[in-house]
Parts: sequence; structure tokens; C-alpha cells
Amino acid sequence: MLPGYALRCRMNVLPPCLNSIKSEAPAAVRCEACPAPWMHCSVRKFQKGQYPFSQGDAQGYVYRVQSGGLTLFLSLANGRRQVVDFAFPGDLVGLGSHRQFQFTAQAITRTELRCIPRDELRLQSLKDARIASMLYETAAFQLEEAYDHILTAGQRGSEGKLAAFLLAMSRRNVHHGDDPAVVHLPMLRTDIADYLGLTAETVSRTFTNFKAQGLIKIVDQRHVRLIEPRSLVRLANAIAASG
Amino acid sequence: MLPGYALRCRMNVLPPCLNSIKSEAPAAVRCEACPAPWMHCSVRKFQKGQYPFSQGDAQGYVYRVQSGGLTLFLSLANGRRQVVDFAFPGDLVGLGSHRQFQFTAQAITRTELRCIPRDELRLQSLKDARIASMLYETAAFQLEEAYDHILTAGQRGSEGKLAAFLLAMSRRNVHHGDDPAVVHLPMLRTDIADYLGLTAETVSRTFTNFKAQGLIKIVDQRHVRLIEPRSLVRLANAIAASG
DNA sequence: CGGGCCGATTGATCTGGATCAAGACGGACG
DNA sequence: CGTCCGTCTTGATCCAGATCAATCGGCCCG
Repeated sequence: MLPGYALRCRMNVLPPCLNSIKSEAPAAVRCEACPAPWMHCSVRKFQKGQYPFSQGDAQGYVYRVQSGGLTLFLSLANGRRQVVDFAFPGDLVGLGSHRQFQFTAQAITRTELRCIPRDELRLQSLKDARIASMLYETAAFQLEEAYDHILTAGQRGSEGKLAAFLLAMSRRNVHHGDDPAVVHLPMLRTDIADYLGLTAETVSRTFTNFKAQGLIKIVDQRHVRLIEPRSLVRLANAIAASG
Repeated sequence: MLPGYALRCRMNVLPPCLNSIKSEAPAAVRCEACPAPWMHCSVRKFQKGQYPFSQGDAQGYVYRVQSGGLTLFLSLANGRRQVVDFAFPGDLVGLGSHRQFQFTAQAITRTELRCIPRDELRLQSLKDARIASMLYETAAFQLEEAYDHILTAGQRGSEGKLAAFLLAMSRRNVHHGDDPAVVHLPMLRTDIADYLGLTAETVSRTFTNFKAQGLIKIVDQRHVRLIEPRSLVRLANAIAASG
């Protein structure tokens, strides 16, 4: 119950003023469809492995992932990490009413972040019910995902965890154009492990296991084709079951 | 990512109209301090073990726990349960924009629930930014707790999990009057186990273990005195550490 | 083309917690 | 006061996954 983990929200529940923000747009954009004020935005670029922000940093902006991706994690006293989420293009990171980031973000690959002034957004949300409702819906959406994550993390069984993870990633991830059955996994095996509460070795073994069972096909280290999604669903739901 | 887990929120971030709802108040209360409309509320009573609502039930009300407590859990295909949260007096259960409950509630003891019409609350939130902001704050608060739970569930080590749980309960639980170091644990060991992703046996053994280490004192089966909260914090933070 | 590096995979062993099994406690009720 | 039943605790065994260790593989860079 540390105060104020920052929120991440999805683009598709944002007002047009934020949806319309493009890399090519001028730094200050005006939204005609909603009463949000001018948003003065800049874009920052990060190399793979860099930390856009860390636990405890003052939180002046809400970030929108333009390209690349982020791993969001909590550091523990003994050096362990708990990955709480990943963020991909279109996702917003840093909503919430607190002054400091409660987790650290690390760039998975070269990543561009658009910086949205946090105070302006918050100010407007207090004035306009539509914006506040949007934020509420967004937080509720996040909460659903978090419960799903709790379910996954609490599940015994590496197979159930990894199956749930693959299915979740296939739902939210942008598939690489042509084939919707191919899931893109840009993050490290270590990150997947810390997300699921496993070790990298177990993640690797379970991938191999799935491959041997014919459930997936490993295109390359960053792409997996789901051959038997039905079976994966069964594994994800009937966790650590006998059958 | 099943749509719409219901939300539970804390009393202290609710508008006065909801805060002022008491068991003794008339069923319909008028809030003068905020524009929320008349709320026609009834009170329902449940015996220990009963299910106020189940996964998939139509969600007509937001419930406020008046007395007693609830275990909120997801049922899995193989009969396992994942407890996602507990609700105690003052907590609200069932916020969110979806039409069905996504989890089941079970009364821990004899429990009274005040039923707040969900549609009215939602309608008002769309009109009034203050209410919507309140809902947002509430959801954000819930999300913090959920991240905390993810952290706990993802932690290796029964000691770290149980220590984190005891500390969390001591923070949110109403202490029994006199002694703030005594934590009330009204739920079954099984519920604690399903909350933490352990078995009831392991929970029991870990309690015994803590007792033997002098970290806690077991007053009775439902009350635990924290003797060395510092050590518990260390266990909760430096999870599964060597020391 | 060849070396160095980091991450992924695979192998071998160990252990914490699950599981199976039995007993102890305690409240409800006659 | 004693029986019953559900819960909690304790004990013994087993196994999934952690850990330790080695190899493999791709990628960058010279």
C-alpha cells in the first residue's frame, strides 16, 4: 500500500486530443472535440536498456509510448524485480494523482516517448466529467488487467502462467502485419520470468516444452506462432490441473 | 483480460452522500454537499458462508459493507480459487462499468451489505466531474493495492508472502479497540492461502514458524499480535532472501 | 572473417512448498 | 457435560521449479 503507483492506460479510451497526438504533429496540439487545453508535448528518445524514469522520480509528465516498448517494474531490497506491466505503442504511462513514480521504466528496445504535461491533464479532469470519466474507465481497465495478473501470478504451474501470458500478449500486442497468430515478444526472457514470478530458465524450458507438445512454434527468439490456442486457453484456465 | 472486474473502493474517498450512509439512516438519503441524487438503499444480511453475488450475476447494485466481511474470489475451471481481495466495513464492492460481476463474494462472517443503486451512481458520475474524479481516485487506489498484491503473489517464499499479508492487514484492518498491534484475521486459513497462492498447510506452518521466531504471538485463531513488525517488513521486502 | 559479449538454452542437482495423511482443537448443539 | 463436525495444526513424502553450471547462438565490432 505504498502511495500511488502510476497508472498506464490505453489509447483507445483517451479523448481525441490525446488520441490525435502524432509524432509529426506540432508540439502543441489543440483538441476541438473536447475541452482539454493546449497540450505542450515533446518527444524523448531512449536507447535499449535506458531508464526513462525510476521509482521515486518526480512525476511531471504522462508518457505516451510512440514506438518501442517499456518494462515497468518494482525493485526489491534484495535486488529482485517484480515486473508489474509492459507498455507498448499507444499505451500511456504515468497517470495517477501522486507526485512520484512508484515503479521504474526500462526501454525494451529503442523507444520514443511523448511527454504530456501531467498537471494540465489533471486540472482538466477536475473540471470536465468526460475527462474524469475517461480516466476512471482507464483505471478500471487497468484494474481488470491487474486482477488478471494476480490470477496469473497466483497460479501454480509454469505452463499455466506462460500460457496465460502468451494469450494476453497476443490480445494486446500489435501483431506483425500479416499473421495474427504470431505473437511478438520484444522483452527479455528475464522480464517474462519476473512478470510471472518464475526464473528465466523455467520460462525457457516451458517454451521448449510447448514447442515439443506442438502448441507453439518458435519463429525466432522474439516471435512465437500459436499453433493450438485452444490448448493454451485450457492450460491457462485449468491451472496446474492434473490433465 | 476478461471484461470488467468489479471495483471495490474505500469509504474515505467517497462523496459525503455515501460516507454519511449509516445503518440507522433512512433508506433514502440526500446529500447536500454534492450533487448526487437520492440514493434508495436497502440493507441485506448474509450468514457466514453465503454468497451475496457470484461471477456472472447481473450487477444492479454497488454494495457497501456495513458489518462483517467478504472474500472476493475468482473460480477456476479445475475448482481452484484465486482470492483477489477481502472487503471490510466501509469498503465498497461492485463499482465499475460492466454489467456482470466478474468475481464471487462470500461472507466471512455474518455480514450486512447496504445496496446502492449502481445506475444512479454511474449516471451522476457522467454529469459531475467531482464524482467521476472520486471514482477515478478510488480506482487508482484499488490499482495500487492490486499492484501490491501482484508483488506479494509474485514473491517466492511463503514467509515473505505471509509477512506482507500481515502488514497489509494491520494497515487496513480495524484493530480491536485497545491494541493496534493486534491484527484481526476473520477469514479462513484457506482464504489466506488462496489469496497468497499457497496452501492452507503452508500458511499454518509459516504462522507457527513466525511464532517460533518470536515475530508474532498468536492470541487466538483469529487474532495475531505483531511482536517484531520491523522483521516482518524486512521479510516482506527482501523476499526469499538468504537472510 | 574472427573474437567477444550477452542472452537463451540445456543439463544436473537441490529444496521449498504441495500433497497425502493423521491428529488436535474448539465451537455448536443436544 | 459429552458428542460431532469443521477447521487448524502437525507429520511424512514427493515433485515442480529454483539454483548452479555449462554450452550454444546471435549480434556487434574490429
